[in-house]
Order: sequence, then structure tokens, then C-alpha cells
Amino acid sequence: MHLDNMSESRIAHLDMDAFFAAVEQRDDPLLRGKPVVVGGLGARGVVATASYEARTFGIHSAMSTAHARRLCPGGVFLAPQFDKYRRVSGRVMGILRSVSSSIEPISLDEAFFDLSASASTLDDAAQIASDVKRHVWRETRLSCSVGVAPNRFLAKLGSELDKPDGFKVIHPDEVDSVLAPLGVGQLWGVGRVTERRLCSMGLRTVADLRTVPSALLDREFGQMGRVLYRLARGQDPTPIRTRRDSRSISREITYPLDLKDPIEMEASLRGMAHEVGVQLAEQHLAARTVRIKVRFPDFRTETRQIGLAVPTSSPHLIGELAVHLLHERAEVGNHGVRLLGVGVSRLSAASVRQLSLFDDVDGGAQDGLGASFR
DNA sequence: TCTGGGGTCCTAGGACCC
DNA sequence: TCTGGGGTCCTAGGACCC
Repeated sequence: MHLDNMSESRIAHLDMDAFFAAVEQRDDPLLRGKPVVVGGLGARGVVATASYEARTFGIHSAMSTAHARRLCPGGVFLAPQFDKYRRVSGRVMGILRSVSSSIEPISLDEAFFDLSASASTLDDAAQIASDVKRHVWRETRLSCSVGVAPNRFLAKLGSELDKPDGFKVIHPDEVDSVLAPLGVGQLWGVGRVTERRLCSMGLRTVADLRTVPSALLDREFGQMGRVLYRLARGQDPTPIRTRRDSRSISREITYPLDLKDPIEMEASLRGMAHEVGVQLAEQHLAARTVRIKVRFPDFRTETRQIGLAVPTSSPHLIGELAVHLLHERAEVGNHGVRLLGVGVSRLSAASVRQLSLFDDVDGGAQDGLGASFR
């Protein structure tokens, strides 16, 4: 299970360049060469993707759209068209599937694919991956960046380091020199908070991190310590996961203006609960936990959840429980809420027998509600 | 930086049981 | 009755990812 084993793998990672914005530019020639920003257009919207032209203005993902507009008043701001992106994504994933039976989509624009079975060396894998990259361009007229390496982490790093329109192979003997100068924030799973903590320990680069004994990282970071120790050495034992069962389903809405009216809050929760219930039913799943999320104007966020004795996919029951949690368990004062959300978890396959049980529970809402509390 | 939406995984504390 | 220890489940919060 050690390194020798790991280095046997040949993993590729493909990442579409500025995906949403690139699709819009592809479909409207007038947008080519211009700063294009795709994201929420409302008062509280954020940027999903900025084209490379927009990035030169300092615009990046997750920034508020309002801020992006100030940085680039002449930019083109578009609401996302997810159906379209999903279609394009489907074609890209199809290309990956044509070269590997083991692919792991991470999002619409990103996926790992395992080439270990079809390529016996990293260079053979690189050849296949480079064909894939060309194939993606031919079929979609979109550019992507590809990394090829002995494991997932290094493959992803490869696609990141040579972006856009990049192609990078990381061989085992280059791992140390590639990793050493990187900032610790470049490691997968190290975000703002962990990066700060590491920096406050005097650890700014991966080379710094590598000087720290495993035991110290364990003590300081728990489970994450092990991961840090390995990533700093370019080790990543996590396999490609082709199919993962979903563990939760949720909907949430940030309102353009804070919601103050309890009636509106209830209606909104019920609407989201309906969508969650429908999605559960579509996927033939049932849930044993119902949860709400409340975010206040000051951005403080609370969650409240309730366990059910019997799994449910009933939109009505989920809605009633959500409303109950809001009134009885959340501390909504009179300042209103900025966001509400409804989610379900502890999912299981809904059997036909369970489905008939749900109907009973749903039919007698009051009784069903009481009986469902743990 | 006035901060979306949909997820995953981890942690800490308390209840409960033996 | 001054007070164990381990395991498991649940809840709430938080870090992180795209």
C-alpha cells in the first residue's frame, strides 16, 4: 500500500478553461475577446466564471458581481445557462468515457480519468490524454487543460499549473522539484483558514511543510495532518471513485432583500422542500434527517435538524418539518433572514413498501408529523 | 471580499448504553 | 452515595471544493 504501489497508477485530470464564459463566447462571436462574466446578476450575486479577458481586470470566481462590475464596467455580464453547460459537459465526459471505463466527474467542467488499464507507462497515458484534449477541441471548440501523473492530486496539480490550454505530465522524479516552491494554499484541501494556520507556524511553502514531523501535524491538525504530510510529498492514496452515492440533497435561496414576513418564509421553505422531495423521489431515495439553514443579515448562520423514525420523500412532510424547525427551533428575531435552506440527509433507497408508508404519513399530516419525531 | 448554491467530510459535545 | 470508561448515535458548526 506504499509508494511503489501508488506510482503504478496513471491518472489524468481534465479541466475546461473558464468553462461557462468560454461556452458563451463560443456561441456568440461578438463576445470573443471581450471580458465576459457569468454569474448571479442580482444585488447579491457572485461570479461563477470570468473569461481570461475579465481576469485581467482582477475579476475572479466567488467575487460579488457588484464588485466585478466596478472593476470592469464595460464587461459583459451574463446569467448562467446551466442546461447548456450540462449538454456540453455531457459530450466532454463522453469523450473521457471512450478512453477509460474509470472516470470521476468532479463538476460540470472537471473530471479525473484513470488510464492505468490502457497505458502501461506514464508517457503512454500522456499520449492518450493528449489525444483526448484534441478530441475535446474538435468536438466542442472549447479548450481545456490536462494533467497526467501517478495520482489524483498530482494530476490535478498538473492541469492547474499549465492553464489555460495546458498539458502537463508530472513524472515521479520531478515531484519534489515541482512541489517544493508551491505555497501551502496550493495543496488540495488547504483553504484560507488552514493556510493562515500554517503560515502562523512559519510554514509558507510545501518545502517548509515537508520539514515538519508527521506526529506534529497529527497533533495540530488531526486527520488533516496525515493528509498534509502526504500531499507535501506528492502522495495521494485516494482512488478514482466512479460512482458515489449521494449523501444529501438541498435547496437554498439568498433573497435579494432580507425576508421579514414569517408567512413568506414559510412559503419559501415549502417551495424548497417540494423541490427536495421531488428530487428524492426521482432518485428513488428517502431521507431520515430533515434540516433547515438560516442565515441572518449579519451573515451568522444556523442549522437545525430533526431525525425521522421512518425515511421519507414526501415534499409535504419535509415542508411541514422545515416550518416546524424554523418556528420552534431557530432563533429568528425581527431582523429577518438573508437566506433560508432546506436539506435532507441519511439517505437510503426507497423501497416500494416504504413508498406506501410515506403516503400514509403524508395523508395524515398532523398524525404523521407527530409520529415522525424521534 | 458585504460575501451563491450544491455538495463532501471532519470535529466536538452531549445523550445514552453497558 | 461526589462519580469510570468505551462505544455509538445525534446535533450543530465549520472548512473546503467547484
